[in-house]
Amino acid sequence: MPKKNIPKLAIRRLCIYKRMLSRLLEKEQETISSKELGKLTSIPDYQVRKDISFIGEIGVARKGYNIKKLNDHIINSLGLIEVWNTAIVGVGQLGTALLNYPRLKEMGYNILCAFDIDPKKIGKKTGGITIFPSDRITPTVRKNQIKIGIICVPPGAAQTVCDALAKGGIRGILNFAPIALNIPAHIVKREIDFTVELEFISAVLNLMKKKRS
Amino acid sequence: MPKKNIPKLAIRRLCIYKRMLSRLLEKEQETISSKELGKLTSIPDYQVRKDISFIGEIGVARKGYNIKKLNDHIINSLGLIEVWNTAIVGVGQLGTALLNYPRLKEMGYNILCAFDIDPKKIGKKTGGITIFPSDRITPTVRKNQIKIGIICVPPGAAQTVCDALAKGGIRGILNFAPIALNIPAHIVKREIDFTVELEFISAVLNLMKKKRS
DNA sequence: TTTATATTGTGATTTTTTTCACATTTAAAG
DNA sequence: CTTTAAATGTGAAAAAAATCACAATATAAA
Repeated sequence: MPKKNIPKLAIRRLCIYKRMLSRLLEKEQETISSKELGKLTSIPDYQVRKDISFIGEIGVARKGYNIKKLNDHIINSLGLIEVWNTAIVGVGQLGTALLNYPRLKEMGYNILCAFDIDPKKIGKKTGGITIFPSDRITPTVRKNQIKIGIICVPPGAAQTVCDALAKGGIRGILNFAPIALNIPAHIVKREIDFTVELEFISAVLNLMKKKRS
Repeated sequence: MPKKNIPKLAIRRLCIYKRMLSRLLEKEQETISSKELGKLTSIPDYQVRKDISFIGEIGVARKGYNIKKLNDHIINSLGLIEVWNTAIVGVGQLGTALLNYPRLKEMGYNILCAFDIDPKKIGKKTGGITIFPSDRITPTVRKNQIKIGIICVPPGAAQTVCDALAKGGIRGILNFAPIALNIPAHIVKREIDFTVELEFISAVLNLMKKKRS
């Protein structure tokens, strides 16, 4: 179990180390140093070591970290073995893609149901999952003990479905709608909007240019 | 022009304020306080004010910020009017969706070409854009003065196409491949991997549970 | 067995970011 | 015109995060 409170940013980086480590598992290499792992993840070596130190001593001086052991250790420490009942809200292009993405199940996200507002979609199956009407979100989430909701609806509908998920007792929300969600603090939220990231890139490029000139 | 160096995190939040402001433009409301804007973006009011202060004084005591004026001011200060020649690498499900997403052009991302390794796709058009072979990335990027590259290839190919983009003189990269890219520091990079975000949510939920018990 | 050295783990330091608190401003009311 | 109070903008304080530097350690070579 983790020593003390792990900083949020360290948790996120640990997930990134794990992503690389599971790729390395397929190679013959057995151990990796913080320097190498840092190179592969664009994170400085001391940061890698410090992050890993939050979940305990696992490295070997002069050799580095055993790849399999470190991978397992991150999975265990962060509880990534757990299986989560998951729902997808909004079966448009993105929602459909997610319903057909088999790796989600492999990663422990057990998609139990999907929701959409379009009567033509309701009752149909996508990726083996039945689509329910959006106004049934709260009872369905509660009944099926759904813990994680993935929001793929247009921005105008996002807050409403978010509230419905919250009322049903959801624990975590991954939001793809391009709008910030108002949410009780006990629900863990993550928002992904590639247009914000693109604009961030543009802004940084522009400010770099201005500074030079 | 901005007073001094704007912190990266403030830039990102300014993009998020702008996203909300442009939605508010369609409403009749004329001004907004830092408190209201903070509520809408889940960011504390003092943080909103401090972020805005990096791009100058624009608010009016007792009234707040004029929505249109603040929106324009963020756009100007961060240089978000600029048009960027853009390329999409990897015309799979995601790449295809992006090529058919008209808002990209509206936002100033002028997609000039796409690349794929699959001979069956090369020469075809998707969303009006011709698909070139991946081994032509470097010269095509250079010739067309492409500044931003969006990587949508599988993880095994991502570093190779990233290197090719860098060699062609790319300035910014948005990476959807689930792998960290090694990249010269002068190139602005952003990585989006929803599986990392899902695992982050799981990890935080687990650590919350552990702490309570 | 001893030595040399690569590598970890971590306290201490520095830097960055967030948070606070309040003086200042200004619109609106009286 | 004066008063009131809502809201900004910001310097200062606090908190968090990143960075550094090095003692401790353990492998491999001599």
